[in-house]
Amino acid sequence: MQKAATSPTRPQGCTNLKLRQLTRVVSQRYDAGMSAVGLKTTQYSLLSHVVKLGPVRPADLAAQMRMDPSTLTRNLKPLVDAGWVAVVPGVDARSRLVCTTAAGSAKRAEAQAHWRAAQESLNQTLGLERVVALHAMVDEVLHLLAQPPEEDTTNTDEVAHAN
Amino acid sequence: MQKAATSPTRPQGCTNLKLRQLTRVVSQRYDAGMSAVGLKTTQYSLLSHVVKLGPVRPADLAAQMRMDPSTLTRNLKPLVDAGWVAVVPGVDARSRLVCTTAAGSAKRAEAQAHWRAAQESLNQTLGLERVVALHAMVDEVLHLLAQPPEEDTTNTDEVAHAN
DNA sequence: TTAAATAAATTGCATATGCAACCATTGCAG
DNA sequence: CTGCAATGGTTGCATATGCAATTTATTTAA
Repeated sequence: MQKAATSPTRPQGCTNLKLRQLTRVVSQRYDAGMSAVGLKTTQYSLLSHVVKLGPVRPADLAAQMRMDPSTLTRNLKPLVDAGWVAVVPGVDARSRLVCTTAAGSAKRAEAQAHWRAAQESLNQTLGLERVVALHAMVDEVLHLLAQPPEEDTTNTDEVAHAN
Repeated sequence: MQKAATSPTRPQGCTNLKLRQLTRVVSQRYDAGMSAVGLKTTQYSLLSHVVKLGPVRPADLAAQMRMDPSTLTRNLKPLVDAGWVAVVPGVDARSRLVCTTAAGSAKRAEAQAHWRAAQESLNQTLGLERVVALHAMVDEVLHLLAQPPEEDTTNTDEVAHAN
């Protein structure tokens, strides 16, 4: 037992793998909580963003969520099919606007309680301080890895479907 | 500007969303690096695990990688099709064993350099200390969220396709 | 005003991901 | 030996994800 457990100077293992594993585990927890309202957490996040960002162009929405536009197009489909979100013609004939329906707002409100419960549950398991530290770390890294999407001075912190 | 930038007592925003966003961004970086050898980082990780864990039962492999067995089955398919991995009959008639082929080992060796480069690049961008801290945080949380898969005292740290 | 460049979004292709249901086998009780 | 429970893995279904190529529309240059 000669290898001390002190933090190494060089990272051990693959950063990408670690993150994927963590995301899988965490997503499962959230999804378990949200299943009661028939929403994946990914869908809840997207729906929340649409609610918050009002009628918004797909490209902007995708940028805010840091996902590929093509991914956004497809991820919207289940929400549109369910009648929670509508994609209407935009100013241009080529551009569109994504907005919520009444049913969508209602669904989001209903789901929010479950999201909050999942979040609280995770906070409980991990401890608040650790979660706060994790968030800080993630935010920092995200900031370093990309210029924040359009630095929109209006409501940067409102968007992450506030808790 | 009255809201100080001190760390809040309660986490702001959705832990799951943050992690997914980070994972997407990081995966893209790794994938960009690995594309030169025609491997996704997910595939590299899987191939590496198969190399390291020798002939291994699918369920055990899935547990090690913290992924669903059904996901493993399907993620193996591209590697099998490419001839890098073989799934052979196990002791049981129902169970199997996953192992690498010669081509698989070669491919993994070839890919390793690219993986390393991607990792180094990320370290550069984020700074070593931050990456080390991130790893520590992720490991801690993973540990808290699940009993580590089979606490295999033999080679716990060898497995994460050592850098 | 007509052709070329540019912009916005979507589709084709391939993979990743997990739950629930299923099939095949084996182990065990009677 | 028969039948049922447990084990091990895979398929059905649905979604998530992104790159490259495509389609449609606008803008700009000639």
